[in-house]
Amino acid sequence: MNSPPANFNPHLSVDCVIFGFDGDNLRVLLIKRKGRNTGGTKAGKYKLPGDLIHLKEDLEGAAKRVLAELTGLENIFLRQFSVFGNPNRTTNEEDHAWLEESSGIPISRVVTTAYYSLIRIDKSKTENENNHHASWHKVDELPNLVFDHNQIVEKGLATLRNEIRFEPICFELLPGKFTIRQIQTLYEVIFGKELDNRNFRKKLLKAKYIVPLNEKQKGVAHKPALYYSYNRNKYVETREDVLYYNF
Amino acid sequence: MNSPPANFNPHLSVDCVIFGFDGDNLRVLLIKRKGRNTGGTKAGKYKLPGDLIHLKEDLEGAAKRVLAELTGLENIFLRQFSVFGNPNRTTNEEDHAWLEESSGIPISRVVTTAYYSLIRIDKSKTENENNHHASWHKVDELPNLVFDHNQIVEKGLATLRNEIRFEPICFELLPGKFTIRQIQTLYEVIFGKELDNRNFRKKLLKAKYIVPLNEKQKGVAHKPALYYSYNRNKYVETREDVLYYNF
DNA sequence: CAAACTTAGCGTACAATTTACGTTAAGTTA
DNA sequence: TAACTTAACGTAAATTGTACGCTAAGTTTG
Repeated sequence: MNSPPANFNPHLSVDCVIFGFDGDNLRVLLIKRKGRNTGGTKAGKYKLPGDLIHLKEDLEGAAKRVLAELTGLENIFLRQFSVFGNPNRTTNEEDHAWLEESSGIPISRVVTTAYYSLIRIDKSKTENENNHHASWHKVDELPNLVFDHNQIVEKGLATLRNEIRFEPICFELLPGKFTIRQIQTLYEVIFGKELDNRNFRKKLLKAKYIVPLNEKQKGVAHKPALYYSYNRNKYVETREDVLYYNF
Repeated sequence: MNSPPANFNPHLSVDCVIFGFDGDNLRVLLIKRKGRNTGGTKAGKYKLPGDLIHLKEDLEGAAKRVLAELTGLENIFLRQFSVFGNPNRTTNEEDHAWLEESSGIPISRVVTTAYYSLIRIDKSKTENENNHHASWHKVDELPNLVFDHNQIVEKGLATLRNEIRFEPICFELLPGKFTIRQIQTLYEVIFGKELDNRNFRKKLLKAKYIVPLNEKQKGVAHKPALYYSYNRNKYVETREDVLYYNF
């Protein structure tokens, strides 16, 4: 942060839709806008974490930089999903003024590359140990965001919904040890649909990379569930790519 | 084409991976590079169709413009699939020189938004009626392309392979009337795998949007196949989104 | 301390789909 | 006319999905 303006490419940015799961809701990490150097006179509106790109910086590198600055985490699940480059996307007057003020450069059209990211809410240091004014918002109760950021979240969510169906990325959102029910709840909130727990469990436990631990839940007001963990190596080994297709 | 340099944003471009199916092979439309105004001194290497973006132009609009100029077609299947923005992607000396020569502007890093497109080879006017030096190349026998264009094709192909599994986009590559065998062959070349024709047919004909015509093949040295056509409306109507997922 | 409550976790019957084939049909070519 | 080739229909077995019933193991309540 706080690099001289000349280091930035005024046409290119990255924005990150950072998803987290608090056990009940899917949430998105938003920050309160403020000026890069000044603290910002137009602070107040929420936006996605993002930044202009350094002149010699890789796009994914820029996204990683934004994530690291915000959460303190280095190895986060991160995937590019779209580009937003409509010439009018930054023409809202207030938004545009903020852009030029915070970057210190005159700016015309900004094309932003959007990434989505999955993190375990408990592991990130957001809201406690940094001063970015970051906060987690329920994905279905988002405030109005700057620019086209609501649209970006929407498309990021659609992408997540799609990709989680065939890739074991749910574990990126869950703690290292988890119960079957936690996975099911996660799927239910992402799909917006209740699933039968008996059939869900049956389907899930066929996967050999979800390994039972010797530990149970404690202090819950019902039969305690067994904890499981995800074994990435076993996933890669046992992965059989059968060719599904449908008309 | 031939617009003054100042109309272009020197940081942004689009590139199109245009797929076509000739009945036996999946092919990609490539053009021989030449200078924008001069005819080009460094012509010779193949590249994807693409261009810098006009200052006030939408990304998708730019892709459509490139496609229209090349093929003469307006309503083509077109889908954004990735951005390539590595700062080194245009640093190859020869490539970079061509870029600056053909655009007439000094250029540092170009971020390109990649689209893939599906067209019916017979319908496009390429190779015959234009002077773009465009030609169809088998997707598995591509020459070395400029910049990172081989990589772009690779990712575009991976995207097609993935998306064709659950969306009826194969019809974009086939003529208006087609046989079941043609669809199967298309799937086989895209997946790189032979499929059982009896089971393929069974699965396919469950879809009510593939409607039989009253016409058969003629002049083939075997039992002539019935022609079918694709009914987009019926697809939309009968589309039931069951929630598939897998671990 | 027993009954009520809640979620975990196993099982079962039936339906639907996939997989692996056999077989006949309808043309052209030799 | 026989051989050849792909179209098109069919069938049996295996696998997977769907819709449930039921018991287990804790905590909370009265």
